[in-house]
Amino acid sequence: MQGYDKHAYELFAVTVDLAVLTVREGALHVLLVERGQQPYAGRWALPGGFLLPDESAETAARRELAEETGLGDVTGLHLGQLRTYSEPGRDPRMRVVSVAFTALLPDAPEPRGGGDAAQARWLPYDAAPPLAFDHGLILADARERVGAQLEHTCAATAFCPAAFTLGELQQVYEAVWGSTLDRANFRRKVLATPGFVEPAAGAARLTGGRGKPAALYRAGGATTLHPPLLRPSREGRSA
Amino acid sequence: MQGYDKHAYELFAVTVDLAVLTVREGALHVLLVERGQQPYAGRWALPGGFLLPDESAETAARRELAEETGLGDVTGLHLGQLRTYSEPGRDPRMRVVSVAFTALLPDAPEPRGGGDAAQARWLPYDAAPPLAFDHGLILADARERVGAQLEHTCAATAFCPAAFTLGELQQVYEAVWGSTLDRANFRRKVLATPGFVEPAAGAARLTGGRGKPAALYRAGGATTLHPPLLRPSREGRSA
DNA sequence: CCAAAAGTGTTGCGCCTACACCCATGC
DNA sequence: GCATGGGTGTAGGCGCAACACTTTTGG
Repeated sequence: MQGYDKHAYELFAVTVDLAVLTVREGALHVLLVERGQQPYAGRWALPGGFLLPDESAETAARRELAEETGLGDVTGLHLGQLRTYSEPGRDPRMRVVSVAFTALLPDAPEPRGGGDAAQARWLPYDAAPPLAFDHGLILADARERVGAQLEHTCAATAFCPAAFTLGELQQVYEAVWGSTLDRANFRRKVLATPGFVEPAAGAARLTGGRGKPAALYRAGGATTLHPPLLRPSREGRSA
Repeated sequence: MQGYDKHAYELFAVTVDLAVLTVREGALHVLLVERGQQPYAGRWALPGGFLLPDESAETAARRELAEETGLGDVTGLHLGQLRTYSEPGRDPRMRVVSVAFTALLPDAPEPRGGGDAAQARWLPYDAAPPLAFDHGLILADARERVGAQLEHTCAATAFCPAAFTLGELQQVYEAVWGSTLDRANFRRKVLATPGFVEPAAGAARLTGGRGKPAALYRAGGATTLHPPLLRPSREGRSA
């Protein structure tokens, strides 16, 4: 970034793309929009849009999220930059550099399919159709990134409402990681990590209609987990 | 990214910035260039440059690295995207969106200060002067990211020559993390991780002039570390 | 012989896995 | 009572930190 010769560089369209995730009834869901125009008309895609002249990518991501879902200032919205996708040809019409974000939401209000999208909807991650552009790649990168975040940060609480049970928190981990966890060990890990969750006032709540009502917790002040909460081995043990 | 109205979006200059790191005599070093022109003339900055019309950010990063250091195709070059910096006003002249990368190199050939930079030089990370633009922030982010990568990936070998000793590999960890490690435990961890390092043919090598010659190793095929090699606690234990 | 660096052994603590077992509630 | 989900206890194992110790080289 040393040269400023006006003829030494090209200009690019810059967009943000959002992988908006939530957990609904124990399953990971992603917010998708159906495209109303070419290219990829009728195909599903990640929400997103063009960067405006005076906003950062983070600001644009929040604006687009509000525009496309009506969720302006959700408390506990967890927005994180994923990575930037810049391959030439990723958009057949023109050169577009896209900054992708992950966004984690508590249980999902139905989106109002605003803007130029035909409709917007929550779809189960595992039942997502092929996506337009390279959005399938972005979505897969997002799931992997969020899965890793759950190991080392308190991001899981971003999927939960203000007051939640430990069973609901465990469902978040299981939905994102796609594996089951031992309930007893999970609750010990969570409660042993200072600042992860704090007891919330209020009566216990029934979760499945049956069973013992569960105590309620709210997100604590910590952001990182020490020690980490590692997901079950992707493959065999080290030995 | 639904709308294609020609008037609905603005165009931006896009650059890549590189945090090029190496370990030299046990200390983390960063490649910096001295700016030859305004703004920030005379200040040090990260190498980088504008994205060309037909290349991805990754391609541009490799090209800039070759142009500014003469290191075209270093074997074992480890290039990774860091994040994108897009705040308005980060460049006083114009709106610039910059995709930042980390680059890890084995022991460092002196750079040829090419291009429009006054000079290019390796400087110790801890003795780096204040940098131009937001490059100080980018560099700090890069060090944190690389430190985290060492815990979970085999990236440390990217700092080492083709054949290296376990002592040299340990110096990489200590330089990046800024802490000392137990030699016995370190070698056990490394050797117990399949695919991290493999014995290399060839005689042992003396490292400090004295002492027992050390066996040589080369990088293995693995990319991720299971289990991770965690750095010493930033703070107290969980209990 | 001494210093320095590589390499090996060993012990103890802590975390974590894997269950087994009680508690409370709706049907 | 029984099914369902919340909450607690416990025994074994694996990993790891913190040493002590041996080996091999140069001076």
